[in-house]
Amino acid sequence: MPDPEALIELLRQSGRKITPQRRAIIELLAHDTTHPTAEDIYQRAAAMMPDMSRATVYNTLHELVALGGLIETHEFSESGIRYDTNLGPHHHLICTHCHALVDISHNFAEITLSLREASGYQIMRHQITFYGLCPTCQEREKEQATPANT
Amino acid sequence: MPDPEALIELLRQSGRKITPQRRAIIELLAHDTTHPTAEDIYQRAAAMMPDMSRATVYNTLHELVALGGLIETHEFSESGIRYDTNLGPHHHLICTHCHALVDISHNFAEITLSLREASGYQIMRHQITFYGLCPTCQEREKEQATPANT
DNA sequence: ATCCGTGCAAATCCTTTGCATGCTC
DNA sequence: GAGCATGCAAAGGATTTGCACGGAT
Repeated sequence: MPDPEALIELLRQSGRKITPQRRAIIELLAHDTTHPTAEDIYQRAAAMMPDMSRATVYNTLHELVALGGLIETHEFSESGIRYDTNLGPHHHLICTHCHALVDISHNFAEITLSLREASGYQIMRHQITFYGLCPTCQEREKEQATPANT
Repeated sequence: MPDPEALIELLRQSGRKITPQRRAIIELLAHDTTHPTAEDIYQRAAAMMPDMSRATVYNTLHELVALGGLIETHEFSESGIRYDTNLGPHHHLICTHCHALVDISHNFAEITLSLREASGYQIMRHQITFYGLCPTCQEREKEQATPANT
């Protein structure tokens, strides 16, 4: 949950104009930790600014990504690319059922590849994705659990 | 690079029919470690079987995924979902420039989350993605590197 | 006043679906 | 011979693009 002002400032410093639409989108992003898709953001923005357009949402998201103020993640992008406002190095925990996504900020320092394993790549960073069932989906599964001997 | 026969057998055992199209697709998959997209596979399959249809490729890929003979990965899916025939637990090393993808089979056993970090999730597995520049793209970057004092 | 950003709509890309024919079992 | 799989074409969802108007600087 970064400061919305930081993102505004990022746009301003790159010479872009600060429009009400951009403010609204940034405001939404800053208060969202669910890693929403472009469509999610559009829906919520359109609720406050009825003639918000998808093109504007996509434009703004792309600009923020280009400026490094926002990260795209393709993980479990079954309903499109998801956006992450957590810029620091962190990991993800995803529910394999409902695709809820939680940030993990644990630093696993010991993760490195040998030269051979890196096969010539110059490695910049790594990210771990944990897959599991979220509490809600665990409940759901328990209810549906039918004994083997039906 | 699994045995194509294993995948054929998987289809057979699940009561599916073994058609020339499916054989061709499986053959391609078995000899590919580049994690191709559905379109990649379609292109190559169509080269050998001119009236191969995309629907057949998508069908076959989905069946193999459902049967556990193939894994879908959404990482860097800028050009669509990529398919992975490496079924064992493994990690990925991706070139951030050209999106080449290499499998890493190092086992980082020590990676676990505390109960609190897991925030109620029942964790099943994890996968690490390393981001870096592949040797080819390192070269390309070196060539383009213009001294600051131009 | 200038020019960028917006909204709209059409276009594009990837993937899915419906249906009649053909091939595997 | 029965039924699933195929190929085709059209539909669908997400994202991109072109263009004229309007607003931020």
